[in-house]
Amino acid sequence: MKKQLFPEASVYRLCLLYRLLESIGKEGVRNVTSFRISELLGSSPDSIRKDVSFLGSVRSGKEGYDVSDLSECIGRAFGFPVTKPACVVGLEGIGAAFIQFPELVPPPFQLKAGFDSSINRVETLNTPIPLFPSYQIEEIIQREKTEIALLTAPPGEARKQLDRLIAGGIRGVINFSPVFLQTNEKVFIRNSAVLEDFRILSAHMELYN
Amino acid sequence: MKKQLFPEASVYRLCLLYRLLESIGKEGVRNVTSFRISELLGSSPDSIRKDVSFLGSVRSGKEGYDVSDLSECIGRAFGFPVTKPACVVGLEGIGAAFIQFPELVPPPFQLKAGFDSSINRVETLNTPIPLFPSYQIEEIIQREKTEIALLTAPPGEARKQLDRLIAGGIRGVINFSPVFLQTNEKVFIRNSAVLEDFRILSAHMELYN
DNA sequence: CCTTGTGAACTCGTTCACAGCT
DNA sequence: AGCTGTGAACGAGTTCACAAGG
Repeated sequence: MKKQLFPEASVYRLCLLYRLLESIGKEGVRNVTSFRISELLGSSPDSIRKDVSFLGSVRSGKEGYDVSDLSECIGRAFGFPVTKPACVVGLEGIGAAFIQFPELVPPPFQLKAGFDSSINRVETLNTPIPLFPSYQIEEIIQREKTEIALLTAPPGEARKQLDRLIAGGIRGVINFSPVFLQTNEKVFIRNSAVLEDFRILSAHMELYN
Repeated sequence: MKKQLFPEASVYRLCLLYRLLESIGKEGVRNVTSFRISELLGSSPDSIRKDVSFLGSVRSGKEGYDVSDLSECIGRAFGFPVTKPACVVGLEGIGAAFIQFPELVPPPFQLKAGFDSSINRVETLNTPIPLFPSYQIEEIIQREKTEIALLTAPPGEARKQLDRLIAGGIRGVINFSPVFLQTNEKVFIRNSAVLEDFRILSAHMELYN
């Protein structure tokens, strides 16, 4: 893997910041200080300033950063302006949620297809996005030039579906299945742990009270 | 806040480990080494051993840890054996997903109610969990002794709904809304960023390729 | 003046290396 | 013999403190 330009933690915060800027931009806010950002995002102003400095020069004055310029700089650095076709693999649980509420998936990603190994589920689910049986993964994602997949298949299946995605030329995978996945192919895998949020919160409640 | 017994990062990994142990335990696996765990979870064996050491003494031998004992120790430390009533506030987007697929929410949490400020949505959504208008939050969560809420209300509303939850005596909140929430009341707030996973993955794809 | 930008100090977490169990 | 448990070394990330700029 190539040398890291942005620290991991900065990428994370800048993604949160990007969303924040979209939101306050729509409200008509033009400028925002690192201190104000820290109130809204919960990180220190120092971290925010350091993160922004990785972007290079962002328009700022004594009113703070220029909202639209900062937003553009983040977008440019991270490739957000380019829409990216996406698909969902596994239509139980959280996969079903994403395929039935495609607006959950934020721009620039666009859901193009859903896959499941149960033909019955493929045929009976009623969704705004077309569904296919899993054996068609390779074919369909090549046709749609799909770059990103949400993998929500159960543990036993996850590996097989990942291989199909790789065969079809996927570039990135968000893994919502509870097993850690890795590969030596040139594919980016992000292991998400949404469902763990519940237990992590519970652990905190137990530990500090 | 009380002194921290477990490092933040260890709590996170132990929650992942807990799920892993449930899963391999069902398959009949009795022992697991820190090295094997590291393969399945993607953290180093050293970190895993250090995490486990915070639990106190766990039964282990030259085959590694005893799966069921390790699982019990984590559960005991984090309060997992006790079922906890939960609710969803905000029935658009990810809130709708959770209320329509309550099995997404892992044990020991049990969804008891959903709330939305749109009466229309409350009346028309078809869900396995009872729905109520938001002004009843305080009343219902007191009645159901609800400890945890999933807050998915839009940014402008999130604060108001949080105040209602606090008035009703909520103990923990998972905040899925894109604004950071905090309070000086004795309530645990975990700011989740599932939807940011997409952009974080995209950023990685852009930065290192 | 109130802001950003940034080296330096510090804190937290990870990795290393090996002693101690079973 | 193979594993866990853990102080010590290391590295990443955060906070501090102050210089510089609109």
